Amino acid sequence: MSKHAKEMEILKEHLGKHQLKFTRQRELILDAFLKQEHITAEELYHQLARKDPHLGLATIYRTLNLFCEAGLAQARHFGTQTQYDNVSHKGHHDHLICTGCGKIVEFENCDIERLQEEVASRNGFTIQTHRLELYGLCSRCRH
Amino acid sequence: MSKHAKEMEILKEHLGKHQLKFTRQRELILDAFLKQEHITAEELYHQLARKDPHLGLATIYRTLNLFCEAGLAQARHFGTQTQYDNVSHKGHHDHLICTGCGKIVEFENCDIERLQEEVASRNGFTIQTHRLELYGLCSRCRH
DNA sequence: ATTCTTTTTGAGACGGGATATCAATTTCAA
DNA sequence: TTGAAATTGATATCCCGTCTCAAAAAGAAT
Repeated sequence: MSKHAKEMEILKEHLGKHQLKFTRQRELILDAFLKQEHITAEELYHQLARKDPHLGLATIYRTLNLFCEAGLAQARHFGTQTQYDNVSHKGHHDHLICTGCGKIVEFENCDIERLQEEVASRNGFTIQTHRLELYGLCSRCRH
Repeated sequence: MSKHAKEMEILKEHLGKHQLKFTRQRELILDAFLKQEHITAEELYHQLARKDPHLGLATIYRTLNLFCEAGLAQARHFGTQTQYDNVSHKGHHDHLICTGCGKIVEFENCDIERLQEEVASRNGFTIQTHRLELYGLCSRCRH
């Protein structure tokens, strides 16, 4: 029994609703993906190459996009690359992004999260996830 | 005299500090860029092609990145493309997005903005702008 | 279990956006 | 005016992500 039983269930439910099939690859990729907080398709590809050298890169991309549709992942575009965030991961973190050099600093702030909840409930929403990116200049680029 | 004198001054100051030169192209591109709220390099390229058919696409990219370093622009990655936002153009709001029906509610929250400033300065950043999106289910979709 | 339809996969081709290259040109301080 | 340093433009190149399509796998029906 996988330790990602809950997420696997979510995936299966999504597959069922859309006439999609549960495959060995999808199971494998989900298992590996859930061990990360966030990862790129390329990184995941190399990680999995050890377990299954024939897993195609295109399949990784397709599957990660599937996870996004199922609500298990969230795509984030950083410069040229795309990061896929593990939505179920507890310590959700946000990003400070330097518009000068592209440097990225991760942070967490409970107060902000709490205020987000307030805003959401005031509007009748139940938050599943969020994205917060602060754009500006880091100390080096400002000078 | 250009009506973008203030921004032109910011650019010149940045150029001076970095041993860069003030060129006809940079002036032309800044003028065109500031007329927009946000634009892609490609769009700007086509706009300017009328005024100066020999302006190269590479120059547009280089110059927009320069503007980012000067704090005049801000790059945002949307899917495959990069949008360059005109930082001097204010009027910011955040979004609550329903993952069920796609409904979008705009909101503003000063407390959150204040906390963002705190986080940024703690990391040596000067915020130009930000993006905050809350994803969840609206009251109707939850049932 | 076997058959049959539908979906998925893998390998590589492909496409678009952005950057790198480099000789010719321009800027600007001396 | 001159010359060193930066910039430009045209294009080659890179890289990420998607598309293509024949072969394989899933899973429903029998």
